[in-house]
Amino acid sequence: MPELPEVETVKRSLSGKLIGKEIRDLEIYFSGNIRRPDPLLMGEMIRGKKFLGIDRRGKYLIFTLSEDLALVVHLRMTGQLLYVDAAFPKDKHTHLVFSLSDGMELRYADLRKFGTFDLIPLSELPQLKGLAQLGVEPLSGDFTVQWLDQMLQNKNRSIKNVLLDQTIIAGIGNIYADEILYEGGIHPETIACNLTEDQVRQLWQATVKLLNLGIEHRGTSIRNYVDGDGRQGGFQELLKVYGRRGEPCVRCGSPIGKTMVQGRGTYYCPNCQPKV
DNA sequence: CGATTCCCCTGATAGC
DNA sequence: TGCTATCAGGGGAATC
Repeated sequence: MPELPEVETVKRSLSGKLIGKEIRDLEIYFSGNIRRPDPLLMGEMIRGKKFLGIDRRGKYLIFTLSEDLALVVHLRMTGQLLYVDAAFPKDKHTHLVFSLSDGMELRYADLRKFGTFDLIPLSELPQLKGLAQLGVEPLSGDFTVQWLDQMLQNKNRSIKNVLLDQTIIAGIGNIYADEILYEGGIHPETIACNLTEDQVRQLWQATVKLLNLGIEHRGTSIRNYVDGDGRQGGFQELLKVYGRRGEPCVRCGSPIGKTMVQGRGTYYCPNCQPKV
């Protein structure tokens, strides 16, 4: 599922192709992903607009368009944005097709239909629900050991829960959370405020390392994730715990365990990530 | 404050 | 063969 490294990869794969292009038309095959405006008005509103820029914030993609518009996209579980030739056969789950001035198409496909589109005035961007509540960008200078330590002090819930909370740190999902905690040698159910100073430093390092590594490998294609060119990522080859229940830990050989945290399947090594 | 449950949705898989 | 149950989960809302 697209988390920060995957969304960043989509952004990078699309930016060179979309910027400067004009949207000539929009075809809607399924409108359920469009939150704003009314899907009936979306085509009219977006036609003739030009892509000026693409940014990522947490797991959101923000397309800046001409005439002070912003298109905010969240891929959720299975959303895909593809830049393809108009002649390329359409996937069964293609819901939106933006025809571009270069004869290509930007297509949105989403097997589970959870993704969201918001086309809004640029001025409303800072108030957009979800986006506005996002916490710190973990790959920015704001994400420091000091900040992390301070933030965790009053968190009386599991550390995995905190990592998944988008209003605290933006962009970490289930896969990277498990990999980060494994890398840091921290049990996912450890109460956040009980982490030692040493563990906080480990956690901070692991977070930065794993997210960067994920981007380097162009994301994790564990289900249907692909980038804007339809290319799969490579990070799934490097996962050490996620999806590996029962397999030997690469560090110590103990079988990887699985439990539930916050309703999410949670993988960890019971030996390398001891419960405190 | 935090934990839990439900909901949105479809496909893969297991059990009968 | 084909049916049904279960699981996967990001995020928001409702409930305890």
